[in-house]
Amino acid sequence: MAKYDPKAVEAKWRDRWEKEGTCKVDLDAAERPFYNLMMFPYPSAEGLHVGNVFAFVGSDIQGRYRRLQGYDVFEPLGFDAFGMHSENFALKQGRHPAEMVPKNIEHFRENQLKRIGLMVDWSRQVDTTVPEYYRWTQWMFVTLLRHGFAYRAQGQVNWCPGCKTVLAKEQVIDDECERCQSKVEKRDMEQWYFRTTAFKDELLDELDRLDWSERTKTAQRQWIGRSSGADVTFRVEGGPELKVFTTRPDTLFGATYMVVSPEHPVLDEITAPERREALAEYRRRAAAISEAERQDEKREKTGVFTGAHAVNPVNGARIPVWAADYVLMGYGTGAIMAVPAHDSRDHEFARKFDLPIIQVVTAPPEAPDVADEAWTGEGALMNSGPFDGLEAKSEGIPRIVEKLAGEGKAEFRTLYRLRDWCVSRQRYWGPPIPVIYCPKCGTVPVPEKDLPVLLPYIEDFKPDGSGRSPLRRHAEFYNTSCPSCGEAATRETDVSDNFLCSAWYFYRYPSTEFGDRPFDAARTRKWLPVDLYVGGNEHAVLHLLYSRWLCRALHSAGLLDFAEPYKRFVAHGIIVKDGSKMSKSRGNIVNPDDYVGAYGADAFRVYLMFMGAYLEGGDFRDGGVKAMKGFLDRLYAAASPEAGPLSVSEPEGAETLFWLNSAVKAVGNDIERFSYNTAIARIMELVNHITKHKIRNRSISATLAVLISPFAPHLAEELWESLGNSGSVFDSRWPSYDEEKIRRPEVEYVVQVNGKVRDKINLAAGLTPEEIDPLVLASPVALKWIEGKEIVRKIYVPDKLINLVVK
RNA sequence: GCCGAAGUGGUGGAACUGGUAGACACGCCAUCUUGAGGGGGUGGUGAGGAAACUCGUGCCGGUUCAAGUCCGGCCUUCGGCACCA
Repeated sequence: MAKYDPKAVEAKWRDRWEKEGTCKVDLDAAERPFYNLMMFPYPSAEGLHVGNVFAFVGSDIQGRYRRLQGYDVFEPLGFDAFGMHSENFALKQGRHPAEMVPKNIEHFRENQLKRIGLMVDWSRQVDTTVPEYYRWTQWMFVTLLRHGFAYRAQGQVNWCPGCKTVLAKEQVIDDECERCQSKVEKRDMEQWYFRTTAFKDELLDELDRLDWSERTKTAQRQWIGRSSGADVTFRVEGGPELKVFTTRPDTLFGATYMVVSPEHPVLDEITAPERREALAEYRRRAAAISEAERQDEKREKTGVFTGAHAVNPVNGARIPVWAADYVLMGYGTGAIMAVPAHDSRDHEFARKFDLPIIQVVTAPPEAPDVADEAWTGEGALMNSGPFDGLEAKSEGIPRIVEKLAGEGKAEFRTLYRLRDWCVSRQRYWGPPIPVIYCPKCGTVPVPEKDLPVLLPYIEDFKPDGSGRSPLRRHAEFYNTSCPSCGEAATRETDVSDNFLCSAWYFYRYPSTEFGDRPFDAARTRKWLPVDLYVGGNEHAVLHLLYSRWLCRALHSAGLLDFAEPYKRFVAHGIIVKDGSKMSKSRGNIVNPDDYVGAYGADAFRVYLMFMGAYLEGGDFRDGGVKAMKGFLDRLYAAASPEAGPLSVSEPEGAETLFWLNSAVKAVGNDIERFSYNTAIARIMELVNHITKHKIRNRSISATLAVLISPFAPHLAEELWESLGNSGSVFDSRWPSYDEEKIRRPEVEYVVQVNGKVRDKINLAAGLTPEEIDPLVLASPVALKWIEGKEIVRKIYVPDKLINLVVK
């Protein structure tokens, strides 16, 4: 049996593709451009992760399939190598990132990525750490600054004590640093921000029209977190006004007390003299506990009465004002009206401190009493004076807010969870923020002609936790002159978050040869937005949100003529090993090199895609790759002339034509819906059929070569060549199929009696119910079940099933 | 707590608009080939039952001639949000 030797075959085609530029596309001459983008990897020193391979191969299949459909496919790849990920690893290894990163990239590309058979045009590689690239990352910063999308501000930030830098809110996961898992602390510092909130509504609303995986859109929606409600102004007796934000202004009549965050300055003004001591003590305790502890929901509610009372604007009721740490200073107005009957947190607090509970929305009879549990569902207003009987949310909210608004005591307001993007990092390995501080001119962006601001090579790049970048310790970098007045000035020493590097990399790929602009206008018009973006959902609120925002900012600055960077985004699944997540501590890491080395890239690719549904991930089993190599051997032996002569006549025989045509149809459909595992199964069926019946036919072999080519490109090329073709299989076309051949002349009918399968009979296809009836009634098995009963109904499903309903 | 997604043989997983549950594979069993090992061929493989049949897609109920698929209620797992008012 003619087995193919993956080592030799794959090396041969790797070389030939490179020599003949098979994976290149003429960007200017392309007639049907298709930009097939995959998330570029971080080139870790540990090497390529099997999850990377899974992601890339799934994307590569789309690229190769589109090409076979006649598109001019551009499939670039690069490296995201700036940032803390690289720097932290270098620190751990006692190496310098400037020395380590290029080596990692080299190894990644030459020994790993190029071995897995991606249709990547490596002449357009992007590396975020080289000056030719980060010059334009800095240009982005300056451009954003010029257009009012970047600003510097003092405020509360997330500080990672492990990485010794501030982080964006998006990089804090459950109060931990996403990089090093240290508990993040709150600090008050001056930092650079990007105005992501400038496009909060557009970023949210446009999601409804984007062709993206639903789970990615859901994550972004929740992150932006729009909630509509109203500000309502209460008056403190003998004191100032106190504004609260509420999403339930319909429940105003049920407000029985107010709560102010312990940090709220109004407390200094309103707290009764005899209560000051208790308040101070409470504030001390609140400050002492961590944010995480404070937000732990299971924690019992605490609070202290201020001695002050406020007046409910809707009915003049006099209600006490409390200070409690379940109200956060950072959201809304830092103060709330408490409606214990209809909010579970207020309810818990009211129960603890014995505050009144007044029901103002009707609850269904089976609901628990509001004395025991808050009712947060729908209902009609009650105990609400003139508003009684209105449907609470839909009618009560507008009516009550409008009435108060007339008196200047309320206004509709929408709040968002999204915060501006904190982009400065007190670290070394990143693009320096291109800003100069001049005592005379103030904050001056580095002029475009002076870019890039080169990251100097320094030996002591270790972060020191001072709140300043290590670059600050280097006078020759720090001291400079002002670009506008020429006087002595100093540089910003923080570097940008590396998510800025990755927010624009896909504009660069089609324009890598242009040294004088970040992206060429004509190229960009032709190739962007990206046609298909495949990647992991872990970037839903990081990279994917930042890059959407940057696109909008550049669009509003007139630099792009589109506002969304990706026409389609598909989130792939996650691979696990033997049912659990791969991790070093479990010792179940899969090293792609081992499998590629032993069985070849094609077998590894096909197995990864066969393991499970691409959009859901799969479970990696050790024996799988070997078994897949066996399948590829069988396919090659069945299809290649090396194993014996092939007939050159047209394929014949209804069964063979059926399997052939249905495979062509199904594989195409399955690739389009990312159902790679079933696509491969369909190819297996075809191979099983021709192997079993010893059918050897050149035309079928050619079809097989094309069908398997997106999955196993090297094998496909070898097979294609052995069939006497000269060019690449990827310059051929996806085969067509004949629907007629898929229709079978005789079909198996299921005979059901009362919905249970009782018999199966073979009948000619396309029979009418009248023709079927006598044939069904000739079935002895069916007769047995009908005997002595009356047929009350007959259901026919053409060419499939007949169900006899008997009594 | 809220919002997504998912629960199917020994295992990974199929099943498009309700219409033969378990495609395709792994594993296992039998058998042939081989001196053995490896490899390969053929057949079998959801459970119970001698069989006829019965049961079977997380659990309970419903709609329907017919439910893995639709509806209501629960349980579990994963992911997102979270004292966000």
